[in-house]
Amino acid sequence: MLKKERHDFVMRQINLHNRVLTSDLVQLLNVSEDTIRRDLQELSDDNLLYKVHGGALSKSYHSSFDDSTVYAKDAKIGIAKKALSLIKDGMFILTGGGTTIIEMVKQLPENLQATFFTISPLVAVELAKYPKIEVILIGGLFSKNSQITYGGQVINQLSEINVDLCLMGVSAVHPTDGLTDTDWEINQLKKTMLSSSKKTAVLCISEKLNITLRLKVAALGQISYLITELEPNDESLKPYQAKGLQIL
Amino acid sequence: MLKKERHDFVMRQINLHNRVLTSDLVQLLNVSEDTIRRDLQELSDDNLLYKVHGGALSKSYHSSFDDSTVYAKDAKIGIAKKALSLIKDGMFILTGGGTTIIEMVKQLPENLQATFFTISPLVAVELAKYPKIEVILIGGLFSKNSQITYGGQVINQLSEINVDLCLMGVSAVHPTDGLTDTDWEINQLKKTMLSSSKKTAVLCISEKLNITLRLKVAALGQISYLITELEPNDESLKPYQAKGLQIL
DNA sequence: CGGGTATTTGCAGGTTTTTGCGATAATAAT
DNA sequence: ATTATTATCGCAAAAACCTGCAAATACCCG
Repeated sequence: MLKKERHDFVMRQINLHNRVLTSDLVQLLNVSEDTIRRDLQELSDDNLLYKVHGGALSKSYHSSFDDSTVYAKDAKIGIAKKALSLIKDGMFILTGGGTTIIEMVKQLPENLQATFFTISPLVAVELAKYPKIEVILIGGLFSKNSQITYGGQVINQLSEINVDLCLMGVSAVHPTDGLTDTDWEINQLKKTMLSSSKKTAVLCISEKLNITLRLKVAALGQISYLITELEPNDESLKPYQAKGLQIL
Repeated sequence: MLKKERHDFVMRQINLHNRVLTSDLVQLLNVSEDTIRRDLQELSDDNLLYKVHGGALSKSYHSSFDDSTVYAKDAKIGIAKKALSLIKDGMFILTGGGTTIIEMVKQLPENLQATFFTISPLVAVELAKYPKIEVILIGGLFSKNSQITYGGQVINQLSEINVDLCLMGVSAVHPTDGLTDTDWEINQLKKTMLSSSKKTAVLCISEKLNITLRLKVAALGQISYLITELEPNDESLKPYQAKGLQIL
């Protein structure tokens, strides 16, 4: 591989992941550490990246990350990290949209080999950054509010698949009322997602606990895992644990 | 072998593989390294390729989708502005992916009322910002390279629609060979897109003119508009105009 | 046709670039 | 404080490059 090609590769990685590890590059590009270090040094000299111990960071990383407006971002990152433990090589996974899911995708292990179905274009774009992940984007009407596809066509396609795990965010969870939501279409969608997967993990920040909305999505018995930013032994999670949910 | 033949050979290799090694060329063309180097030097002087230590790279090959590093961004914005004139209220429009299309979407009139079908998640997300535009994202396998959906499912869905206008980028255009490409799947996709729309506009920067690749996508007669960053009366566009294409 | 000119090509040589290795220093982790 | 990881430096071999030169070929024009 030509030096310029390596440089391009590194810059692509940096632009995609905002970071890059020396050790990863050694593996991916099949050259010695010294070569990678010299590459990073040169790119750094050209002001294209920010070299640090262990690898390099994107120049724009800090600015673009700091002024992010994601609500309760830290909590969501915590949730995301817990969700990772459910994901193993070779799995077929279905995901919804939402910032929590996107945070999770950003933290997947670099070499995860898996097949993802998703109704979120943003999730698809993030997933596409992983070399060994196959991505299938379920198409249909595109919702401006939730930035996911929905409608009959999506439901049709979802009903044809059967995956190991479904990861979804929710609007409300309640110990006896289960999952509830306010939008009819999204509701139908989530029902279908549930029935298309062997196990389901619900990702939600604690403020959505113990709330009931108008439309019923599913009973707690239909889901397997509940992932919040709280400690698993937190008092407010006890009622859910009693219902048989596994708390992460 | 004549020098011009070698040059053509090199350029074909470059267009095909986006790269070429000096050592490979020595073997393939049976000439000395010096000759190859001189060839590459001359082609580089003519701005046809990008010479590097060990070989040469394609000029246009920058597959990064990061906003800040879009290749030839100004030209693409110019193309985008011209394409706008084809779009009217109430239309049903099908778009492909690519940075040029995204630039165009960013410049749509704020209150445009239209229905867009697209195979590009990034285009869908951009389109969703317009209140009066309805967006249908065609789903299927997601291509990491081109950031679009493709494959049988996409083709099936495309074959069910019939829109007023199709906007697509291309890899190569030639006055007699028409549109050509290198990837089989993308090829099938583009053919289907063409047959799903009454009129088709091809968006391409001028350096893709007069190039022929391996796989035929369509004859010039199948498309309606050709949009480049050049003035419509530019000399290099004459052959296309002669074929009946409307130049913007 | 023939002599002069220009182009092309390969070679010899010396120069530069690239790369990996070993030894040593710096930095993070425990 | 000790250990493990990561960086740095100098070096040497290999590869790629450049320059000038000369032979071969093609070209031009009287």
